[in-house]
Amino acid sequence: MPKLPALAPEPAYLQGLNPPQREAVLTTEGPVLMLAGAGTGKTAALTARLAHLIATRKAWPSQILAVTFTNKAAREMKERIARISGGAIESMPWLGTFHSVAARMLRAHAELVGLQSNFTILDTDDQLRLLKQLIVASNLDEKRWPARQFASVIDRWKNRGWSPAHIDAGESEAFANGRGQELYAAYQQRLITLNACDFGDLLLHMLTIFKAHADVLESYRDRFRYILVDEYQDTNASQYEWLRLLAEPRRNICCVGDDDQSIYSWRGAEVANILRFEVDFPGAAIIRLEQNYRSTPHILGAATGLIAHNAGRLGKTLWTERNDGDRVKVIGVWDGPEEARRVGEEIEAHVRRANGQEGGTLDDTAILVRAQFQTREFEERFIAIGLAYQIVGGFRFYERAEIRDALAYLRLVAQPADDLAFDRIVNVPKRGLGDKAVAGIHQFARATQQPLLLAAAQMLDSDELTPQARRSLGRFVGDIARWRSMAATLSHPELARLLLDESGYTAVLQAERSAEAAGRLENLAELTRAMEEYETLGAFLEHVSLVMDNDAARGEPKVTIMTIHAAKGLEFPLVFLAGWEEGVFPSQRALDEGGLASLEEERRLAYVAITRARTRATILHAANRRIYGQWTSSIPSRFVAELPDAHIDSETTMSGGESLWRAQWSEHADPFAHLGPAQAMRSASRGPGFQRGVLKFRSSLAASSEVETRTSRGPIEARTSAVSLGNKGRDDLTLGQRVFHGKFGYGVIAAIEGNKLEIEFEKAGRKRVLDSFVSPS
DNA sequence: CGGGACACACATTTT
DNA sequence: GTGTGTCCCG
Repeated sequence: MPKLPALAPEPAYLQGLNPPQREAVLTTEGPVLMLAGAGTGKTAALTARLAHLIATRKAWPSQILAVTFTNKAAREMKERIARISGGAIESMPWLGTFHSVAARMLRAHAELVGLQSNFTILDTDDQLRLLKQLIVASNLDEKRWPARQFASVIDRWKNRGWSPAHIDAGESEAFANGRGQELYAAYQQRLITLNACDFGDLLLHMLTIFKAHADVLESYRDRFRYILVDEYQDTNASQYEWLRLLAEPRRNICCVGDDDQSIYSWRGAEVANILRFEVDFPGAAIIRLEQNYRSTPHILGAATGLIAHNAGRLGKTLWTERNDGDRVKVIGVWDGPEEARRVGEEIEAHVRRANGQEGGTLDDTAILVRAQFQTREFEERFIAIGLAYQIVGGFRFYERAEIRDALAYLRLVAQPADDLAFDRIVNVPKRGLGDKAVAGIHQFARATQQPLLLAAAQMLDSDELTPQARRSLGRFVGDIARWRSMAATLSHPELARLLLDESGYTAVLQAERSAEAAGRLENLAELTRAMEEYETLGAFLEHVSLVMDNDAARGEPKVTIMTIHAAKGLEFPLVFLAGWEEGVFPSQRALDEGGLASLEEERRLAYVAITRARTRATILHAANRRIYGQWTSSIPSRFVAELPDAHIDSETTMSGGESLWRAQWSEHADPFAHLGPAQAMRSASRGPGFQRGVLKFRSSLAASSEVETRTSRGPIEARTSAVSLGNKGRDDLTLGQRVFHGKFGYGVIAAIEGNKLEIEFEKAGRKRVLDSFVSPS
């Protein structure tokens, strides 16, 4: 059959695209900057572009690098591309978040920065504990120099692409009176010994490698014919540098972004990256997507009117062909509980309405809040009225204590050098290994420069620990060794189940018999179920450290409650925007610090929030709210006053109405009038409280020491594994030498066996001790 | 020595 | 309200 190009139907992926979208798809060569407003079909254009590149054989799927910020976005793009290509494109190996792509690269070249390819990716919790250890070890007051603060300093440095060598004296002042650089270097060193890295390292290490190893960079440049970047306004300096390095020399890089949706500057994102695109990539094609397909004119009008109060925008004019829908509703209520009650009623009404018509369910609705603590009020109310809900973000599945404990077991089995995992679970469930015993293991490990688990194994043959500590430590070490050997034959979900069982972890929870414990058991079951989807334990652990979201909880329809940050990129027919009060939104912190820039970021956040709505948006503000357990009154957010009258309907359940505060704000109607926090009308209160909403689990499990593990256990394996790893004895000790031991005092060496000594102590009698605990006297 | 009970400061947004 | 640190008891 002869091909007749003129008659060939337009490829499916171009159908339904408007002219600028087509341009974005078809302009394949050279740099492209796509300015895409909210709801303008950016993802459709992006996926079509991918499909086009592949369909026209310009590149194989494996030759395209496509990076997004969130896993949600990556997942969506994967799904859409599978759909659009009718399943022809099964996988795009290099489509993912910056972090997952960088992790994948780093695993291939880990040795170039001193890591092994099975390195662990630390989560925030591990990172903080590690930093704290370092701070304490440096004789700093951990109260005065909190690990949290140092973590954010390091994060900032890494976001800029600065390794310890880049930190000058001035920057070093950022922590601990100028010791920042020194501590940063120590932290990096420690990470290497742990065979671990943090989030920022994934990119930073790759930058280091790209700069020091031209051949590696060259191979990636060669591979990636085309590069796509989503949410470009959120890139930080190090991501930007990474992209620039990879984009040369072809410069087939297409960046999609919206300066009005830049809400991550606190995480190092630099909107300036958008503005300087044309400078760094001269001749770039600039394509604007301005037709909005998502929202009604009123919703769009409200959002556009609000964001117009920001200065320094690239400027876009969103428009829509729709002409339906209600105005944005603004509801003033008396207090937080009423806000929750009111939202609940509106949702119930929506469901009732929807029952008659087509579609509408709880899944249509979302409640967006500024900060996690706001979710609590809604939770309480929804539990009371029996409305199904889910809280996204905030409490991530993988951050729950029992999940982290289980993962620590798995990590330790997978990687015996994972000291942080060891620390976490050595006494969980309680097995009588308290601070003293753990401190002893640490000391020995440090002295002999080996991982805690191996150090612990060697200590079993010494008199360093009390007999019962030694017994339970032996059991623990033996268990780990045994599980490690079983890992070869068992599937990893089976391994996980076995390990939770034999460690006594499940038994402790079962014995507790509380609703909370039952929930944890369920979470653990869910964990092992989730593991089934991964080929290897390593793949699963990678998923956990990078993806961290729990999409297993689908099923019956429910309202979604989440932060605005988490809602970015999503859309819902019905959206409730709660807590639009000064001090909550904009947040007190933004008002106190950061001046105009952070106020504008809050406003962009408000813009993102409104533009999530397809058909109906409802904004709420309460006159009173309980914050830190204290009732405080507040005035509506300035953002409410900034919404154009023509697009909103106001309603208040309070007497006096809104006229009063609206008049107050009107003097600030000029977008440039409210410079600086001084004029900000504050509520009489401090800022909002920030406790995290739901179920915070304590990692300590109920004491039930009578719970016994019923396993055939053997410290034998442990001993073997320790010995097999080899250990050089000290050469400064000889038979008959007089030595000093911290615990037993003075004595004479009676026998030497590897690193174990038998010493006849003057006071304590004959003991077997480890050589690292004695010094020549 | 280990663990439980109390007092205390503290607290956005996240890959 | 929550996680952390310290004190005291078994």
